[in-house]
Amino acid sequence: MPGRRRGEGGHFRPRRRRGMRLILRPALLLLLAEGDSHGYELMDQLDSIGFDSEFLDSSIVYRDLRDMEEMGLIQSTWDDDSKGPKRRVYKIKDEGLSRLSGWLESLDQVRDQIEILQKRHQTIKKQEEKK
Amino acid sequence: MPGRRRGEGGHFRPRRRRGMRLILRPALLLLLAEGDSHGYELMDQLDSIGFDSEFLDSSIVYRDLRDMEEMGLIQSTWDDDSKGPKRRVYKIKDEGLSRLSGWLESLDQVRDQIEILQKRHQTIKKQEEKK
DNA sequence: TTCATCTATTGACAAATTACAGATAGATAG
DNA sequence: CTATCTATCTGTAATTTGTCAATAGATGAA
Repeated sequence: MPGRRRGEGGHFRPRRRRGMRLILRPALLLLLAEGDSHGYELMDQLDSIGFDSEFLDSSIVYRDLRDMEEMGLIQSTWDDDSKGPKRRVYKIKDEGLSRLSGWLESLDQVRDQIEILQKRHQTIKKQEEKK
Repeated sequence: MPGRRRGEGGHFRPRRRRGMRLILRPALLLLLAEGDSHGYELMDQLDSIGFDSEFLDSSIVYRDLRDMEEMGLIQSTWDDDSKGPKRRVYKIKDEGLSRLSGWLESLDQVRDQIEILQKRHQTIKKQEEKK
């Protein structure tokens, strides 16, 4: 079974969606909290969190990983035993775990805000129907 | 009752939070769908959607409003009858209403993603407790 | 009167983020 | 020996965002 085609190799250009970055870092951290992994694999694992990798450039994932390493949230080692080119395997640190909790808390507020918007939107639409 | 102090006038600098912009435009559109308003008033109305105006610079709100007007989603007129300096009052257009629906649909996906993250985070924490 | 404060909007600029387009390179199947 | 897949990294342009400050009418107090 061949892997799905990614944007960078194909001959068509999928439009990237903006605004997904808000949850990308928390998502990567969560995946690493579930188990060690490397960039390329994380790209695939991301669609279990609702990311369409068709719309996600790999350079963004790699850059976020390196950024988070610089922040001291995760740590990488090279894995040369595996077949194919060697991988930079990331492991989450304690600082990463607590940061993840923090990020998820603020995402909780975001979720609340979205719910408020949706409820009030429903109210407006009902009022429109009455007319 | 004096109005709350905003960031720009005070002698302390509140840290702005990143990432709130994802919902700012939808929030403004919703408020305008509920009724005509102007920038300064919208700043206040925003905290009914969970925005802390302490952390929100007014220039961002004004800029988003002008952007959305340029997109053809809303329309402004000057109101000079009111006391104080004249206001630019915004009214939502039909294009704005349909765009609002679209934005809320994609925010629905964001909400789902956040929920996935939170559930899986709970699972991890429970597993940690067992050990 | 003059000063401070509140209302209200706008503009310029720096800083940060994001998208996009490669470059590099090992491995494998045909 | 080449096409494809795995895997990572870099440069840069475009866009977005944050910050700061200017402008200006109105109001109330000293």
